[in-house]
Amino acid sequence: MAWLLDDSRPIYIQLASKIQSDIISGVYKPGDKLPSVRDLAMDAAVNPNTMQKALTELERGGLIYTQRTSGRFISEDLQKVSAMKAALAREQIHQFLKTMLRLGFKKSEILQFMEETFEEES
Amino acid sequence: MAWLLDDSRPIYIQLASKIQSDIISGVYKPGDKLPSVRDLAMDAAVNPNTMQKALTELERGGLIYTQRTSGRFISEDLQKVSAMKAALAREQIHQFLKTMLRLGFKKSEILQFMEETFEEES
DNA sequence: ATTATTGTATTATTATACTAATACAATTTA
DNA sequence: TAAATTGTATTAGTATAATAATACAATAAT
Repeated sequence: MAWLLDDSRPIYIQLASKIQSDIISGVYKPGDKLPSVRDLAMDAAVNPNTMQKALTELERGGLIYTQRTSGRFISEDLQKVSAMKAALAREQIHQFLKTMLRLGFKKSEILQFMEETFEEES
Repeated sequence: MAWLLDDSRPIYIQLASKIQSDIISGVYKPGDKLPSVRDLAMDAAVNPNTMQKALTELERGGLIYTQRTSGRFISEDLQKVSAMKAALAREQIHQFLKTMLRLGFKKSEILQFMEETFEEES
């Protein structure tokens, strides 16, 4: 899948977010070896240092771990992956609701709006 | 309401977004005069130049207009305000769904998750 | 008429993000 | 054993965001 970078946020944050999504959605499986920093950087068309920063950032969450000279690997901990997925979903919903309520929508309106959007796209 | 600034995005973007929300949610009414750049800056605890940049940014959307020496005012165009509200809502929903789908959730799961969240908080 | 208020412009400084080129250390691979 | 691969570190340069201190022009208010 494309990297789809924009200038709204730091590149390394977007890179980390993209890889994180790929882990959570199963593009990368537990135990898989990630491509090297250089390969990922080439694929995303960014400087290796920027990709390095993204991976360091991502590693803080524990979804990947590093073996100094053989590469980076996806955590084998299935529960960790699913827990991260749930946590990100909660965060997304929270932020979405917060913004919509700030704009003056009521909960019932938000739910109705969501259902309408689903009907339109199905 | 507090300004609640963080360092995730440029300050001037957050300021513009906050004022925009206040216009859309009715904190500022059509025709109202906004506080001066200096007063807003003091209230938000930012440099006047930063607030100036935020207001210039916000003005591009047409929700406010400037009268060179008397101040800035909220547009009297009610339709413009409601159209902006709807546009922002669509954008929020779009981004939310996009992220959730990228994480691997199905539409039915998202809707269920939303409804559960509503029940928890009511 | 004078003063105050308003948006705007100018210039400088600092911090951060990002790019870039390169080198190093440790292990894996051939 | 020798070469390749890997993550990591170092140093430098550029662009943007934000702060800061002023100044200016035009109008409103007194």
